[in-house]
Amino acid sequence: MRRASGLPIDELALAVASNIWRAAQGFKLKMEREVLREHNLSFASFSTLFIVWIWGPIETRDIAKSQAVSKATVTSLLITLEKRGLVKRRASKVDRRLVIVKLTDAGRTLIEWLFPKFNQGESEMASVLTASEQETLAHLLRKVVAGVSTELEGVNLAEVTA
Amino acid sequence: MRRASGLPIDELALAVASNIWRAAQGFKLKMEREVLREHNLSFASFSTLFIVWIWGPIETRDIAKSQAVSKATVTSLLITLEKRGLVKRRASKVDRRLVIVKLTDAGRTLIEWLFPKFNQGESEMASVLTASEQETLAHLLRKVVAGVSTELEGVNLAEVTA
DNA sequence: CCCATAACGTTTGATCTCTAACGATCTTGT
DNA sequence: ACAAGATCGTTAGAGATCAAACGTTATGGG
Repeated sequence: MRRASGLPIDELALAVASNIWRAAQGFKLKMEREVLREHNLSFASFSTLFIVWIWGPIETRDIAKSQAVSKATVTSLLITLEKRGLVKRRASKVDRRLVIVKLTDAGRTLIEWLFPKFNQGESEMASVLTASEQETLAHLLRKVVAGVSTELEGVNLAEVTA
Repeated sequence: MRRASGLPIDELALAVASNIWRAAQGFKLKMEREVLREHNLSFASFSTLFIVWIWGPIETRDIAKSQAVSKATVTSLLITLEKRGLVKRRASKVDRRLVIVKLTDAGRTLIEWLFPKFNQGESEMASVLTASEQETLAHLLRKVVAGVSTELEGVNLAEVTA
């Protein structure tokens, strides 16, 4: 590590970043293995299904924004979910560029069955911390998220400097 | 959200989990756009290069463990990196099942150039928190990581219950 | 010595993910 | 009214990712 040129390294920031990444990967793997695998569902598919469940009929672009992924990714996920009969898409009548996404009955049944188990997994992960520590962690992470959240396909203000 | 059956939902754990995920995705995107893109390097490729840099000649399986990804993923990443002349692989002579990975000169030059810029990005991300908050965040995340870390391809002890 | 078992890295096939380019549709300035 | 520009979802192409199956190489028990 200290081969890293003569420049001073922000080791604390490095620790923060790498632990955020490790925690996220560990969480994803835990959920895919303990909850999602038996239903042949990926983490991304589950997340999409969850969003459509919570936000009712929703446009593709809003799914993308809420998940911070590209519209192309959402299209791909929706194709997969639609093939499995969990969601359905239809063109909006007021603006024919838009695609409206809804759950099918099968999709609703699945997410209602799955979500409590998923939340149980989240609960297990968090249970290594006290409630107070969990509050603190969520609070600190929210600040980090606010800092790194950029519009995925919009122009980043920092780039207009040139 | 509260359509979620009658069962009690652990909303605090949900907040912790979703903010971990959001922070990780935001961090990855920030780094890919602000640091890695101009060198045509993905986050995963950079991480692999970094590991090989820090840990000197290293076996494929140890790269996989240190990154918490499957061996198959590492193989794929190494093929990409080798095509670009950044790493080289050779079979071990003491155990011919093993593959030893080293940086090429080009790989070393690149990572030594890139890492300070990467760390600068990490530093920016963390700068929304005080040093003390960063310590706290890293500490709490380490506890979470310890809880969710499972051997990627080993038998999970929790599964041997049956 | 063997044969069974285990461990390694790779391949295969599927899904997820991105950027870039595209066609269709809507909005706006003149 | 209409051309120019913006926005929408999709497609194309490349890479990342996993589980499962495989071939190769070590290791251990009889």
